[in-house]
Amino acid sequence: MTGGQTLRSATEVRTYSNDKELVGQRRYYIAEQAVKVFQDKGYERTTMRDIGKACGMAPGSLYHYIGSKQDILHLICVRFAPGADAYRRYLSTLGDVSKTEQLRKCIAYYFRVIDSSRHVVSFFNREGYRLAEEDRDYVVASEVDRQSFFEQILREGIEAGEFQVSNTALVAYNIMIYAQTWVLRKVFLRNRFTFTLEEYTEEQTRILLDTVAIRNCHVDKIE
Amino acid sequence: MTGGQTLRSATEVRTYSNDKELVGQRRYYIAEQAVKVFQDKGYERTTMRDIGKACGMAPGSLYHYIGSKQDILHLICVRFAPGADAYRRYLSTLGDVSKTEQLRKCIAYYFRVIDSSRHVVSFFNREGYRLAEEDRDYVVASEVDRQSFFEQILREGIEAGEFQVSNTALVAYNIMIYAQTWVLRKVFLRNRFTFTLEEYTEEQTRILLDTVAIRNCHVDKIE
Amino acid sequence: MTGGQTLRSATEVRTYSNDKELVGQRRYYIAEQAVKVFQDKGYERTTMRDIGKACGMAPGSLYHYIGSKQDILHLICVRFAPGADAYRRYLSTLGDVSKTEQLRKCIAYYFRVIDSSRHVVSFFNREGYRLAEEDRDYVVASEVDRQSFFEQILREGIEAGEFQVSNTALVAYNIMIYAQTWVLRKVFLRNRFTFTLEEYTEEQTRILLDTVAIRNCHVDKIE
Amino acid sequence: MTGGQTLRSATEVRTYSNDKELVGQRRYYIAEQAVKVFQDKGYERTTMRDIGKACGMAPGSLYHYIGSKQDILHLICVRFAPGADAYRRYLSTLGDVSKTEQLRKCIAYYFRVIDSSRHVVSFFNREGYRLAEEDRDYVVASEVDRQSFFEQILREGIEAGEFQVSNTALVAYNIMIYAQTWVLRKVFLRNRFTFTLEEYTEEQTRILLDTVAIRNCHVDKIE
DNA sequence: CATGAATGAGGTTTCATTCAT
DNA sequence: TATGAATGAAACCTCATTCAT
Repeated sequence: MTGGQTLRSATEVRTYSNDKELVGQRRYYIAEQAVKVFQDKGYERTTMRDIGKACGMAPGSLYHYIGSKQDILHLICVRFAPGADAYRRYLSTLGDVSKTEQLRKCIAYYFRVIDSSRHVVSFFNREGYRLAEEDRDYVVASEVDRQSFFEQILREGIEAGEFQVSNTALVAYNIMIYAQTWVLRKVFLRNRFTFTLEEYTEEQTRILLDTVAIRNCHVDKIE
Repeated sequence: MTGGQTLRSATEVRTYSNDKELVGQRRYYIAEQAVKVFQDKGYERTTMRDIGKACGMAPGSLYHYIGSKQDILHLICVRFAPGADAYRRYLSTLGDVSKTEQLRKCIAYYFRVIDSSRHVVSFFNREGYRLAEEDRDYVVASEVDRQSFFEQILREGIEAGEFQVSNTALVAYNIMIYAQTWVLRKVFLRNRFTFTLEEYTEEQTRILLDTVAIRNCHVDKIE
Repeated sequence: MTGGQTLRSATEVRTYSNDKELVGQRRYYIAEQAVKVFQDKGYERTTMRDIGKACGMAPGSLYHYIGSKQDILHLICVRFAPGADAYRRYLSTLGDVSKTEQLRKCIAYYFRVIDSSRHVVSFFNREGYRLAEEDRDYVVASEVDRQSFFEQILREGIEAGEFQVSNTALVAYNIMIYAQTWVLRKVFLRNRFTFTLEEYTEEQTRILLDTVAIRNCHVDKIE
Repeated sequence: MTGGQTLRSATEVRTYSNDKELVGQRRYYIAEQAVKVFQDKGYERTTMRDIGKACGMAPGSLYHYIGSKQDILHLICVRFAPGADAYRRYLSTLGDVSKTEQLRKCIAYYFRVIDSSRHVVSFFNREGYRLAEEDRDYVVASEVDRQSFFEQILREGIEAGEFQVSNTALVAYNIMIYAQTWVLRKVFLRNRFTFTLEEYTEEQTRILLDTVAIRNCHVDKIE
């Protein structure tokens, strides 16, 4: 997937209800609540009764909007595996700043967004392996899209003479995993993980910018 | 936890058998097979029958060696969440080389070990949240131990004048997550993840060493 | 039950509506549609939603005309388990013909009617066992009435010296089951049941008339 | 299917158990008990708990021997839809008697067998429509086999100069439906169906033999 | 009167665990 | 010790019925 284009919409799930508007809203709501409940108990241990309770509905009522428990996985993928569109929009608001500044700001923004969607990150990390082939492809495509967003900034920085990067894909990958593992390790290590988001963002950004910065060192040393 | 000391042994599981030796072997074997089977279907979807089949035993026979299905999680933690002892032994074989070389070698070794225990990495990533408090603490301690192993090298490098690191914990953390995400993303992204282990190791090591290298740049520039 | 009298009307079902005329029409309509839908999926597997769809109504609307799903069984019995009145009317139109001709014509007419109400025959065959005692009695009475209709013709034929029948009940019974099994086996055997209705009617009528015909054989032989 | 050859065995159902011997016995037993329970409540209304109770087993235990509730239908077909082999064996024990006597005896035997398997007859009549295509084919084949058994006797009777039959298939069909409807109407009409099996057999046999008997009547009349 | 969203009882099925052999 | 048949609790899911709109 090349950056910027909209991700294909996934297939619809079977429902009993006919009111498209209502069904759409409820599906979104169910996916939203379910992904939170999955956080605590995982997909298998979470019962439809649990999900119903989280949604304020009787278990049977869920089936007006979804076809099966498995379909909830699908809904979550469609709703919560966004590509890089939001980041591209954010980038366009930054105005006329250096590529270094663009990268710094986008990283910070990305870290904040990921941090605020802990449930989703945990969910995909844990349950990703049980997704249907099609849903997995969708999620992978959304990740690849976000990765390519950061690569694009890196390449533009190289062209602008600001960056020096031997492997843009790997650096973009590192940005992604810094964000992802922030969530995962915060969840897993709990109080043994002592960074605040701001500290973590600042330190990792410093390391990243070091990595991509032009080095005059050797030239200087010669002098 | 400070590096070097042995991790506390976890509590024993209840068994029917009296032959301690045999029971110990079988437990290890069951944990070993189970963690492989969990890879495909996850903990919940894996039945005791599945595990029995993987072990060449009848499902009832498993209960001579384990107390419950949940106990298998415990066994896996005890068996497969090693601290840094193996790495310390490896380090001691390297002889008289620079700290930079030590770090480079230990990273490569660490990446190889992690790569060869994909099942275990996937398992802890996916099922970690369902561990008993005690087991989770054990696993966390083993990770902290390994992290402190790398921190130790970094600190020694700083003392030796080879490294310049503002946040040793974070750099050690990065080494750990580079290794961990190598496995996770290889599993999740499949053929869209195109690095070989050697390429990945080399590139990430270069970035890491850049990060910790002494910079004369700024000083020189001032001149 | 002796032939000719009207079958007792079954008890009314509870409804919400007050417009007796409309309610009566709708009830008939619902029974008519339902019996068709039951053909495919049987009573239990047919949902109120299915029946509603077949009637062009929302499932909730059905309950303005019926009291429960079970009531539909009752309605079908009342509407579609007719006695022999229609056959008596038909018989009265035949004019002045021999009893043999009356029997032949009535059998053909009966077979045609039964053939055109396959759904109903299949329904009673399959679901008869689950009818309420009262409804079952009603259906049985309607069958007995039809059987007695044919018996009446046979007895008249005997009195007229045209027939010689040792067991009128059994011959009448055979006429009934020839018609009924025509439908049932056509449905069950499908393309392995190769008779057309006309062939089947002709052949079975021949056998029946053989059975009831006066035999002069022995007398002739004496000559 | 031509007479005499063994009906193909239907596909096996999935089971948890490995003991072929035990599984075979239990399957037979379950089918046998289930078909009785279906008699009262029909397939859909019969719960697995009901079937388990009838078998003296817990509901879960049934699934060691069957794959699903639907599979019970399959088992019943395989176990209780016999071809004509038993009748052919019976015929071979009759010794040297006329074809008329053979037919009479076989009809009586057939009626007795059918009468003693009421449950099965009712079952196939009621639930036949929901059988899998393959199972339905199997049952139909068994019926066709039995029909062809009677046709064979009729044809041999014609060759022997004992019978005169215009449509052997239809006469054989009538024998079958006389037997089948004996059960069905006894169940449905209950106390309004007043024949005993012996009366019913005798009367229907008389009618059948009349139908197939050589008629000298017309020849005599010509004289 | 008509609708269809909501309910929740009850069905089939799975599977960890036990225990007689 | 090893087995695997048996258990029964609990899961997902369906659908007759109700009732606010």
